[in-house]
Amino acid sequence: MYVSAWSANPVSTDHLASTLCRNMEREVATRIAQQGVLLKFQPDHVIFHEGDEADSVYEIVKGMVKLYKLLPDGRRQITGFVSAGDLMGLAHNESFIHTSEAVTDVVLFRIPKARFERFIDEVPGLARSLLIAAQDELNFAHDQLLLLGRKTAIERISSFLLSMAERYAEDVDGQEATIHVPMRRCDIADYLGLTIETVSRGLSRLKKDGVVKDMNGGRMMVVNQDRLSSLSAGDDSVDL
Amino acid sequence: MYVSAWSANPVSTDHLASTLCRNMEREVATRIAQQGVLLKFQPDHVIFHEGDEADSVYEIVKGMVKLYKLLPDGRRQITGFVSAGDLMGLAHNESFIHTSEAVTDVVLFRIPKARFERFIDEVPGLARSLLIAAQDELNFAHDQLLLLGRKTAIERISSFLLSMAERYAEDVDGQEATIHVPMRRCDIADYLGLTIETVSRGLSRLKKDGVVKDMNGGRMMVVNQDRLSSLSAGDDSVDL
DNA sequence: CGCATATTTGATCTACCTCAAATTCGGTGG
DNA sequence: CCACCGAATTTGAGGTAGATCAAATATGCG
Repeated sequence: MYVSAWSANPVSTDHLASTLCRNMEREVATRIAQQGVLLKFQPDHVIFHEGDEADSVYEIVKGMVKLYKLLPDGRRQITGFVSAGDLMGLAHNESFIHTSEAVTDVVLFRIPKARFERFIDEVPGLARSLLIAAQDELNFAHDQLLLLGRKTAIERISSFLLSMAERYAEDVDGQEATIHVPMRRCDIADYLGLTIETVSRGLSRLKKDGVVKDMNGGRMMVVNQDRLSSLSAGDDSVDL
Repeated sequence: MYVSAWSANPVSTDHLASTLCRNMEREVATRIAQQGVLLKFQPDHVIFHEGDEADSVYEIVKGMVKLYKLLPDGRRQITGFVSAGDLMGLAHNESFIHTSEAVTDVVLFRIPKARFERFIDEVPGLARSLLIAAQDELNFAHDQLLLLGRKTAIERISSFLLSMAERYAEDVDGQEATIHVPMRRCDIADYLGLTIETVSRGLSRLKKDGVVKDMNGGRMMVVNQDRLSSLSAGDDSVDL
């Protein structure tokens, strides 16, 4: 079905139903698709390293990818999780400013940056769409600044679950929503500026208080959204 | 010289020598300038509130502005300081997601968002320029996520001084640079996710260790950049 | 079923916060 | 030019949220 990693076969355009291409004619989408390749990665595999030459742009077709930055002593900050329809590597830097690693099994569409940039100039409205996408990302990053700078551990964990519910809810029924949380505690911790122990304690607390429930298959949960929402803004509180 | 706040007189285009307009023909810059007005604000005056209808785009002409978000109980996170050439309010949201407040005396250029968006569609390359600017902002925000999520107090303060030196150095001489730090401790603290006391202790420590010097006029400093750089990445350390 | 890895739970420690008081700074008027 | 005042900053002392260290489960895979 999918071309294996780093092969160069032409691919279908099915995956281009993303934010990026929403307003794009099928003909253009096809042209873009013909310039790139599909790649597959397994969990924990590095897609690119901070500092690598940034000569490609990637679109996530399937699965989830984490982006992170490291300090010299190994402290890590995950700056975001991206999934189907999101782009990586578009910034005009010479080299990547993040490391990118697969969280789940992942399929990516990769295109040389120079070619993609040509499309930006040629396709009417593409630059504008990318601008809107970048502004949305910026808004999200600013919310995360508030979270990291000023929220308590339980507020961060609640905010995280809430945003996962907004982005990845599989089944919503009023207050309840079944969500998929494919990343490890360690990733959640490095995303929220906490330790795995604090994340674990926070989640245990939320379970005990009936705000979330751990579903069978290890990676599914049920949520009481209103409570989560007030916890995430500090309007409500529980002790760890 | 400058038109006072909220008057609607046509203005000169002198201030449009910004990032935004770098690649723009003078004729276009003039057309844009004719669609907006100049405004003046004094320190601590609010330019717009989070939640206000976002019907204008602003360009900073002179001075410094802070952007912040609040939690319901008053905790504050400053997401950025902007200055000459920077834009505010461009995101396509219905309402502002930040509050904006003058740090110094400020002159702004204000233009109705609808008009500015028309220029984005009409002026070739403008969307692209704005995209690059947004991506730069995003990179900066991601660095700030690392700072807030994983850096210690002294690393945050060193990083802050270093970035001020990079952006606002008035006089650079090898390791030394005179910089202008117009914001209060309270603003620095809310930008770095610390308290004013911790910021003050950190700065005192850096002074005692000869990394920075407090210059006469309250708001100027001299810096040892290499030391600051290694402190900011955690390669080096001092106690508070 | 058993091992390797992830998660949870417990006990203690510490970087930074909070509360409080002393000092410095910037502006104002004599 | 200098004394005064309110606000900002600095400094000190003690408390605490979350980190760290350590051990006990749980989970998933061969």
